[in-house]
Amino acid sequence: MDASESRSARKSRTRQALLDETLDLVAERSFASLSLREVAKAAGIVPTAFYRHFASMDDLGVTLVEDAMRVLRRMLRDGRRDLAARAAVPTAANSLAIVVRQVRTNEAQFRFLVREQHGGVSEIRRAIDTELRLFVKELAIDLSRIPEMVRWKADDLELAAELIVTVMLQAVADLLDSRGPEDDAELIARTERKLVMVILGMNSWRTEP
Amino acid sequence: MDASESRSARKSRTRQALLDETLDLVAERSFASLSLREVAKAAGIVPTAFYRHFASMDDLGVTLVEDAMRVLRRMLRDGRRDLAARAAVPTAANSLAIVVRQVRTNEAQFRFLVREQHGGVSEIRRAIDTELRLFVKELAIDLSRIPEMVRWKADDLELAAELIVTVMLQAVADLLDSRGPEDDAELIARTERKLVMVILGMNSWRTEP
DNA sequence: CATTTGAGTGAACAGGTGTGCACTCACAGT
DNA sequence: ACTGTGAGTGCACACCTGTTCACTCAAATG
Repeated sequence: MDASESRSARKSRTRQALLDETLDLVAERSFASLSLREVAKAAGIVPTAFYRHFASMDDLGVTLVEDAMRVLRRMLRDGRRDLAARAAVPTAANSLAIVVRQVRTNEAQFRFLVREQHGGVSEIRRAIDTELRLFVKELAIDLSRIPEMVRWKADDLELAAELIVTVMLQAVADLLDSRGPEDDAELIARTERKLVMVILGMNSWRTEP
Repeated sequence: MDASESRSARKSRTRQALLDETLDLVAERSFASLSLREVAKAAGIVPTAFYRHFASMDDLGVTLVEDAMRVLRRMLRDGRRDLAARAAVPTAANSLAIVVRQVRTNEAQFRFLVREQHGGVSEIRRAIDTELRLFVKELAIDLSRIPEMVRWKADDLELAAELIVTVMLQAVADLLDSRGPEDDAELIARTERKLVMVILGMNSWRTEP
């Protein structure tokens, strides 16, 4: 074996291998259908060595959620750079573009999130749900900075944010099983139009009981 | 054994038992994690007898999708009785009420649909996707009958239908892991407001390239 | 009444599963 | 240089998996 690596470096390397290989496997089947032996073999270690890194498959799953959510949050931070934007529509289109790019460079992670959002293990589901709610709240704050909706009530802002996140999430899911780039292009165009529709609705929204 | 049943009646009864027990099991875990032996035992038959009814678990899964979708379509047909409705908003609220009622009386089926829409087996995913697309098309036709949007282009109608279905689906998913009726009430209220937002957007939608 | 049909049985198979245990042996700390 | 640590090994266990095969035996068909 290669002795040019420190012990702890080697450890975190196989740990990462376990996570990566699991993501790869989850691309085609659900997390719940994976076996410990399977991911261990994929990572190039013997089944029992798995326990040196995770207490169980569920434990590994939760770690996977946390990692994926870190990506999601970084994405949101990137999107917030366009905070100075004036009009809502171009901002939305821009945000969608960012989402698309992030999905494409982190396919496995997003696929995992979409897969496990409603499926399988309840602990994982709860973790995703919590993070998503946080995501909505942050988007609501961003929306409040857009001149057109600066006087909206907080509750209405959150509602709009939920709506937008729902549309975006649907787009992510669709993106993940699109075949070919012309499929992508149409999907993006449709999503943009949907967002415009939503924004139009937001514009003519008059706060009434 | 009870001889008061015809042979084919008994057969379809155990077939239904297989489907029902599978739905019960799927309430807590994903379909992919179920084993043939497990559902066979739950249905009270020996594993090999399973094959008298389904060629495989995937086959059973697809049947489950079809059944659940029949429920969904019946729901749509019920909703279509209000086709004579004039304004879009009350119609939407009414439709939502119907959806809520259907979800409550067919929890297991809807839970299955939500779970497997993005999860697990690709054949099942495809089946759900196909049926959902059909659902959107029918809703688009319904929308075209609303006076306010009678002159819309088909493509725009479908877009609006997609948007509405997405919002409704999200509501179904939320409804399925809500705890308590006051949770439900708030959720329904929020969804209604979201639908109003979407409809407002549809109203001020001017068909431009 | 005699015969065919077919839902359900039970044993057997080859293989996969999680986990316990005793082990190696290269590295890290003294 | 001596020793302890700990990532990774290999074997073993008891159990669960899908599928095969030859079978029963009551209902349906003639």
